[in-house]
Amino acid sequence: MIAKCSVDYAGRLSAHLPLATRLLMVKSDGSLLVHSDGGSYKPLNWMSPPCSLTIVEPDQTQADAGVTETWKVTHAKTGDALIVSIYDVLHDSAHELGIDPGLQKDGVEAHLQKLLAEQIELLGDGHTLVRREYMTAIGPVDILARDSSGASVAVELKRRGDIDGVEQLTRYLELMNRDPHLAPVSGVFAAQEIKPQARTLAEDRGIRCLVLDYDAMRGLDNADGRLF
Amino acid sequence: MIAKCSVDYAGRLSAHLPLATRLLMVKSDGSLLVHSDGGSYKPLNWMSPPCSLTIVEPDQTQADAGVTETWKVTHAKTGDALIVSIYDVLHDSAHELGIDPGLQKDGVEAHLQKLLAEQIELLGDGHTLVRREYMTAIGPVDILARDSSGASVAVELKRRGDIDGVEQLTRYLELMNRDPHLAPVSGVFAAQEIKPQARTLAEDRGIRCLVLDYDAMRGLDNADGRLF
DNA sequence: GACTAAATTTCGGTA
DNA sequence: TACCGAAGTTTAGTC
Repeated sequence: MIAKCSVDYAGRLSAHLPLATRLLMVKSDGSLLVHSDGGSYKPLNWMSPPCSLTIVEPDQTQADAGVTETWKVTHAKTGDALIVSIYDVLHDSAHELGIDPGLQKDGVEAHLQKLLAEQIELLGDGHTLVRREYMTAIGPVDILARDSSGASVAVELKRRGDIDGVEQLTRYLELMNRDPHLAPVSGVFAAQEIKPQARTLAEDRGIRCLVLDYDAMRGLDNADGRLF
Repeated sequence: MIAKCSVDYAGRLSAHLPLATRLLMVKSDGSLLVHSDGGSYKPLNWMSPPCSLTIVEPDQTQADAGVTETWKVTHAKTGDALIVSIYDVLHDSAHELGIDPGLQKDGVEAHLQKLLAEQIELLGDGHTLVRREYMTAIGPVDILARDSSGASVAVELKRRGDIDGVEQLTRYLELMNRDPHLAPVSGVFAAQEIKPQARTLAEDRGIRCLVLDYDAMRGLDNADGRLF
């Protein structure tokens, strides 16, 4: 709905929106968004679910001021209240959208893996890629490579390098080092950020740590242009 | 606009929205919001200004898949790109809203002042309110009160108690202590949080510091019910 | 203008 | 389910 309205909010703070033309969006869960024609994605004012909307007739004072209807949106738990005084409706339409399949964020780890595979020399001079998602009996190793001497290198990739990532790589390394075709296999724990505990554990087990500069890798790859 | 669409984003991360019916909102600054019929105020996907939207004809592959038009929204500075493939338009309308007067957050300081005026005994036993916004030649003192002995107490209220708040109160106190009807006037610096530097300066000048518990004061006042 | 800290944050993960 | 931390965070205030 597009309408001339003023809005009052009382909850964690008090706020007021003077009379102006705005977009009002009522979602199927009863939540309400009040948007202006600019700014970022954040609404000027809103009420999050769970909440309920009731339409009340304006009293005489409001009616004299030009209010045609009033929406009262109250939060089910906190008692926060949003009151929309509607003066003029410029547009009104309703649609059933159905549930949304949701957002798929391929983004970070998958993208890091792709970038590192393309820039495998980040592991060290003379390194070559064997393959991504190298399958083992207990799961896929993110990247398998060879160093300049031809020895196998297993890489575990994480956005944030934590202890369990080191444990995971350790399990892979144990298994792979039992395979005569692969052994000896060394390990590299690569992440945008490596926690001190994880680094200590990794180095104690002879696993090399590699901090990746995602922005620099993206810059080299010029990933932005991929959609065009 | 309400439309069946799929959306791809490439920027700081990559993300994909499968085909579904959603609400597309284009603001006057060219920014785009993709909303589902639920969740919070955050869109499923979006592009923040400054950005520009161009409509391109779908290529043959896309057209065969049912795409009627494609929107390409690119961020002016970062190069982030959002691509909306539109399959079916269920609703389309456009409106000029004009600039918005913006949100007034009366909330915190004004609300604190009201609450403290109502709960003036927080200043100490036997305190009574003289008035809020007590005018002086150099501006209004937030709260003027009297202590149990009848002496004047000037209160400066801040959300975050910083040094300039102490300076402000000091100026008021100097002026008021020259007025024989008021003198002697003592000072109270009240805030939700008082910075150590500000506390040191205030106490050095004989100004008492008072940390206010906003939530507790609201609870006593039951402010939520005020709109009803 | 750059930087810092809060937000009616929201959102995802893990314990 | 509650708590903790990141976010394509956004936004307001300060240096």
